[in-house]
Amino acid sequence: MIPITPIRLTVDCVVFGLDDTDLKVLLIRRGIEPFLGSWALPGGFVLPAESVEDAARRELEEEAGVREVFLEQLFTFGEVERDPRGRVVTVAYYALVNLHDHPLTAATDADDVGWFALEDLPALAFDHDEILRVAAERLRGKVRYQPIGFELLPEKFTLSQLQGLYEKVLDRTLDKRNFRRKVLAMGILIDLDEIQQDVAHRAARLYRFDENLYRQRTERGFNFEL
Amino acid sequence: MIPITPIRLTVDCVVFGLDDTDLKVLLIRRGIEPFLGSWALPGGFVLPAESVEDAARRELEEEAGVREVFLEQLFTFGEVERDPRGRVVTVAYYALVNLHDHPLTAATDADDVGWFALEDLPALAFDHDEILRVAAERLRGKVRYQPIGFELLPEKFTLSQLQGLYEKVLDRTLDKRNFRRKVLAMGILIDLDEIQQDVAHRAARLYRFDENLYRQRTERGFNFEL
DNA sequence: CCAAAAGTGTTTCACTTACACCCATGA
DNA sequence: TCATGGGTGTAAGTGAAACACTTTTGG
Repeated sequence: MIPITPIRLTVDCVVFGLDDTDLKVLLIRRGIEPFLGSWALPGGFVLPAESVEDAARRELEEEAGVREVFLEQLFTFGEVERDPRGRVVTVAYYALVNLHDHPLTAATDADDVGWFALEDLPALAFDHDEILRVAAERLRGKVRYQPIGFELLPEKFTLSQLQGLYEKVLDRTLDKRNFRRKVLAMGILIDLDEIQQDVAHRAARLYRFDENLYRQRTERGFNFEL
Repeated sequence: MIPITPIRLTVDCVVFGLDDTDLKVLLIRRGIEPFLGSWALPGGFVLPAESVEDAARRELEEEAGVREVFLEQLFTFGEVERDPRGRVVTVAYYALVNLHDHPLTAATDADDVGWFALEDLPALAFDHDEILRVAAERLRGKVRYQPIGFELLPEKFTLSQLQGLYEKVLDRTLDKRNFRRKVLAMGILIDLDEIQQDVAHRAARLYRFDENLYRQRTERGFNFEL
């Protein structure tokens, strides 16, 4: 006795990227009704034969050309009147990419995909503004106690870039010396003995986040926190 | 062009309760196939006209007699092969109740509902052991930085009860003097100037968590943490 | 030589931790 | 009077925060 539930299931993805000045989010311009022409989060219906997370990865690649990125479930939006087409429940995900690997800064096709600063967003389709708000909140909360911020940086980064990331996400300034001391004391970064190239000032050392070091430290009771 | 997705949507609830000795979880014995006779989390299909959270509350009341409790979305389980009946996606919730208000410690009907210590669980239907594992992890993580633990206690409680709650959830002992100093310093408890009744030793003072105080402190930059 | 960002130590203060005894009550 | 949990203070150590100048490099 299984009730026939005409509830349809979709996924939406909030893709965060970081450039030199801002935390940004990837939006696509809708090519179909409803909300044709509006900016929206990439997403779509879950197919019967794929897991919900696979659906999110598929849509991310199809609609935004983004693949193999950090992706985590955000929240499921299950209110009744979310979609003019009928009852739709949406499992939202958020992704973190670095804008240098995904430099679609202007767009891919015509005007179809774009990065927007969080403080300067266009009107969005459906309840995507709400989804985005929840995602930004999650990112701000989680970045402090899980080492996910590195996903927003290139593999090799300077401590200033890392600090800038935290300042942008948390929206406050941090003390340079305290920040560097604390991060290095964690023992989860590897000093690559390389320096930045092509900068018009003293070149900074490059570091890389080491997943194995992080796991080792964590098993011994270490807790990431910034 | 909406694809017909024969994906069915359910909710499951992990209800945590605390008694004098253990952190417990509420299970029901299934009365229908599949897994007839197995213990399982309360839950069921989402109806077209209700929100997903409303469905969780409805199932909680119908199947477990639990109402008006703390309820929060946990995670959506969207793998393909979760249910022998076909493609089912489940939005899981977790609830916190205090066992004195909900003293179905043995059962309600016959043998239908029961509280089980987390360390002594029966085999569960579907992937409910996985859902429960995720829920316990979430509770352990969240109880430290959000004042949700109070939901597991009666409205009036002693500091020892509060400490016991944290010791059970976090599974470690805490120093009595340090715990009391820290909790009281937060300024979110109200000393009721009452004492415990009917105890065979010195009666302890009773306190109550004050939501308004908590909000005020939080707005001024206070962060709950234990 | 100037601009721009990199890099570096010390002091102060608050918070955490460890620790042991007397008190009040009911049985 | 005894058993049981309630209630209390201090000292030492650790970590956070505040703070300014010199170095390196390219233009």
